[in-house]
Amino acid sequence: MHDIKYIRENYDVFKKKISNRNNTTKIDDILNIDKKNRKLIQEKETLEKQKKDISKSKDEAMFQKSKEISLKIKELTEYQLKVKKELDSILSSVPNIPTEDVPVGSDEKDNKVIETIGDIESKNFKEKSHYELGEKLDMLDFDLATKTTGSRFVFVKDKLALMERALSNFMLDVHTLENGYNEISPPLLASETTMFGTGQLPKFENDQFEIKLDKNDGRKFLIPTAEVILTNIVKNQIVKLSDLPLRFVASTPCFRKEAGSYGKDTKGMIRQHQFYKVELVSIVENDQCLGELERMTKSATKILDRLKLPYRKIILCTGDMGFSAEKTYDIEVWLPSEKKYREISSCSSCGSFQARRMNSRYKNTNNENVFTGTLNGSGLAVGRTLIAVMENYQNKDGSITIPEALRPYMNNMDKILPIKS
RNA sequence: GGAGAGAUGGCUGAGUGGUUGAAAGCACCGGUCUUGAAAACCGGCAAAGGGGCAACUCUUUCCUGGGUUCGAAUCCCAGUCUCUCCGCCA
Repeated sequence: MHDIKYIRENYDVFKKKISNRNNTTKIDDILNIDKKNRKLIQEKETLEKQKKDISKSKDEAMFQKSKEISLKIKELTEYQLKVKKELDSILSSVPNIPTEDVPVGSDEKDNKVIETIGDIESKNFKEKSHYELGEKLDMLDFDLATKTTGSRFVFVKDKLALMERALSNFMLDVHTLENGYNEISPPLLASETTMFGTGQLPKFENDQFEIKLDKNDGRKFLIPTAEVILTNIVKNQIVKLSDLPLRFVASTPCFRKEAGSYGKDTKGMIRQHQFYKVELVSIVENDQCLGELERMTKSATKILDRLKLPYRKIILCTGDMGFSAEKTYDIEVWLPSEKKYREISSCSSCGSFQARRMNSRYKNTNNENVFTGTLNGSGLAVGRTLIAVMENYQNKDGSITIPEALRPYMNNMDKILPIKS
């Protein structure tokens, strides 16, 4: 959510910067609506002052007049609220403004590679995809998921299930013990205001799974990422300056409808309705965001370094960034079967964009309440990391060598072999 | 599912119709004292929004929305949320 004052004073700059984003909200009327809103507020307040004066004077002769004023105020207020609502609905649907160093571009083709780490090993056999490997091992079962649930779900079985769990534990250990994050095991359902806070609502409702609790309770949604629930920890709160930065990590299932991507990545477990992800969230003073983004990205890449997986870091262009982000690095891991780098983490600074939606603030050294800075990043997507390990560590016979970093988490096994039948 | 209690500033917590935006305490900020710190003492300290270059000023806000009244934190109605007890349950 943007600060209307900023927009008022910097409209041309604002408009130009928003035009670089994939923005579908019309912003042309924004200044007029704002003006109208403020004019109505003034009129209303003038009347309110009159009424207040009468009440204070206790002059019975004026009591009738006061009643009349009340009616006028009521009318004006109704109209003003309608205008305000219109203004809010526009404001809450406009994406964040990119920072200066974000490359301008329209889609993923305009993202820029920043660095490439690790050597791509050329094997003397044709590498299989993770789903071929998994099905052959009888440890990834898509058909079974179709039977019990539907498409875009998967059963992970046996040693691969163990590996999935190991990855999650390994990542959590690195982030809590080495990177200074506090582990959280959060609710997997989020309320409507929580979803609004991080920007999933109102614009992206179609991507979310809504859950009906039997009371006529408020709306609830399955979290599409732990970012939602972790960031909202500071919702409606004035955080103590001495408590910042706050750093949280959680490993949770994530649920997405992926409405926009039917037909994309239909094979395998790249794009599922449900997947595990280890998520990092930082709440910082608002001038610390960009430094924290570097720190967070390093925390995420450290996992890939330890697993010895080849990856590259890219900066997303203005058109490809998420709604709430002001700057985003994607980390892409090498997948031999596709001969491509695929996204395995996305680390974003949101500046005070989410904090304004959540009303999350801290008192700065001048004792003023200011909005916090929020950041989120995957550290890492567990399902995709599993895929990356399988494909990069596969052997000719279809077995999978276990990365050394994971062995302590997998009973010191060094290889996954087909289940004996 | 049944019964009850509650929602007031960063926090704790007074306050049942007329300058109460709201006592008190804690926290925080400034000062006195001190070599320094602590303690003690003095002073300050809610937010959001509107107008103004500014000093400043106005409006709103005691969970939300209605209602009564010239006037509501305070009275009435509806709702939301939280907590406790019982039942059910991993």
